[in-house]
Amino acid sequence: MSSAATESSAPEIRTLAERVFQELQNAIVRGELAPGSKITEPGLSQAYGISRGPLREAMRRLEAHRLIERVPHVGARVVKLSMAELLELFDVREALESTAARLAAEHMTAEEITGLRAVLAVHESQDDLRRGEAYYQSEGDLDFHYRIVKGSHNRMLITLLCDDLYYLVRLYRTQFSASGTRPQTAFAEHHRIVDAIAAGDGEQAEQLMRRHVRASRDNVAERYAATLSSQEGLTQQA
Amino acid sequence: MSSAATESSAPEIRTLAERVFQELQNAIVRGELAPGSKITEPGLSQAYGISRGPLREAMRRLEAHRLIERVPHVGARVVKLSMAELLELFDVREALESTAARLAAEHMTAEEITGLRAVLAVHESQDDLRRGEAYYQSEGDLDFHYRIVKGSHNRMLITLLCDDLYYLVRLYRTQFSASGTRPQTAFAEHHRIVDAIAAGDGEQAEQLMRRHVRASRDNVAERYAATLSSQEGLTQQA
DNA sequence: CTCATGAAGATTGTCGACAATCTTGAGGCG
DNA sequence: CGCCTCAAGATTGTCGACAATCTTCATGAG
Repeated sequence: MSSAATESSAPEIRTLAERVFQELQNAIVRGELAPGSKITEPGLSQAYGISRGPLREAMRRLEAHRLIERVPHVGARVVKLSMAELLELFDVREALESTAARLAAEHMTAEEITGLRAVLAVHESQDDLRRGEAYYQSEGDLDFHYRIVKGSHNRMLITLLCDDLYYLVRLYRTQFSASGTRPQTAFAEHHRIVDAIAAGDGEQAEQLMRRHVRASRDNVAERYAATLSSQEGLTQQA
Repeated sequence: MSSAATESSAPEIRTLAERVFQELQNAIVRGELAPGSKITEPGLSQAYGISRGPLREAMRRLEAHRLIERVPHVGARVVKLSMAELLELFDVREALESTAARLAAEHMTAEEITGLRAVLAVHESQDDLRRGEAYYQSEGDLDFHYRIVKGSHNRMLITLLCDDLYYLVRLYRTQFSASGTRPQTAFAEHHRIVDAIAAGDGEQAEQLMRRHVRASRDNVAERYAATLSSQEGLTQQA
């Protein structure tokens, strides 16, 4: 009877393991579970009020998504991204997202391009309001990249980026408390990428996205180097 | 006491789930488990003489590696790659492996380059012997790509390609019975890629690898189109 | 004859308990 | 005093059984 407004791609929660997996995933990404902290099966099964069976299944999936690290007969820990691993993540993103942008330019529908432009418009208005401290753009930035990846119409690419890597990106943003960086610059880059996609110019879209991700990578690396040099004397503290 | 000759990067099988996972993985990749065939937990747990607990864990890992597809409350099936998905896989490989080649040119050690050249020499001698029917190059070809990916020294990239995608590549080779294609051409391309890496020319290595993978993709697509057109009349057979 | 209905069977999801392994801390030896 | 040994505790790995869900197939109405 009730025309249940089911969202387009809702995986639906039909099992306890699925529900706990999503809750744990959110908890980790939000930083509610400290990076590097140990995860114990009895503890979590009691905390969530379920048996160890479904919990182990959820943990297996978290491991597959690289959000926790497990050692047989020892235990599991929330992943703790090092700066080296973060830069690795950027290299992978650069490779995959630039390809996604090229494919998006070739396969995106008119409706999808309209939606993409709408996301950009929302960002613009928000950024007008709170320019400078546009850390809220974090989620919006991911939304922008999400839509382009979806627009590639390459299921394997979509799964890799949206289901795996982007959760790591969000985790990094909480771990390194990476507040919004260079919002205006990123904006201009986003605009040009959309224009290339709308024009159907795959080559240009690919190159622009590659530069965009690489610039973000360089920015992170630079900020990190600055943080390191400002903490120079602290290593002596025993 | 006994100096057990443990191999360098052997994950060691410390648990039943790990062992069954590897056996199932091999069985699927070799085609011993027919693509699309249903996998039932009681059946497999009895076949391997283990309980359903470890088996479910192994199946979860197979699902994460995209070797089986599961539906809650319904069951699991061995993945059956469609041609569209295979082409998607090639797009992802092109993106990741071209990046891996660039990073390999920047980070590979002298020893690694020597080993890479050795692999190429082995191929050459084998291909001299059995030129034309060099389907055995399949494994060797993957070995070549393996070493370049490892040479990137990017752990995330290595995991993605070696632990996930390459098993799918092998699965495709059994499913489509893709015998060796264009061995001589691929050879020349491999040589040039190694030369670029040895020269430390990341840009060129990236571009050569991109063309190499794309040529392989086009070759597969072409052969498939030929297969399709030769089977044209068969669809009428009801 | 086709399609809806429902019961029987099988399969997946979940649970609690036991066994194997690892970690931690105390105690003794060099 | 430092290091090794080993026992206690805790945690992970494995198992078998029960409950929930899906599939299948027979049955009957239209």
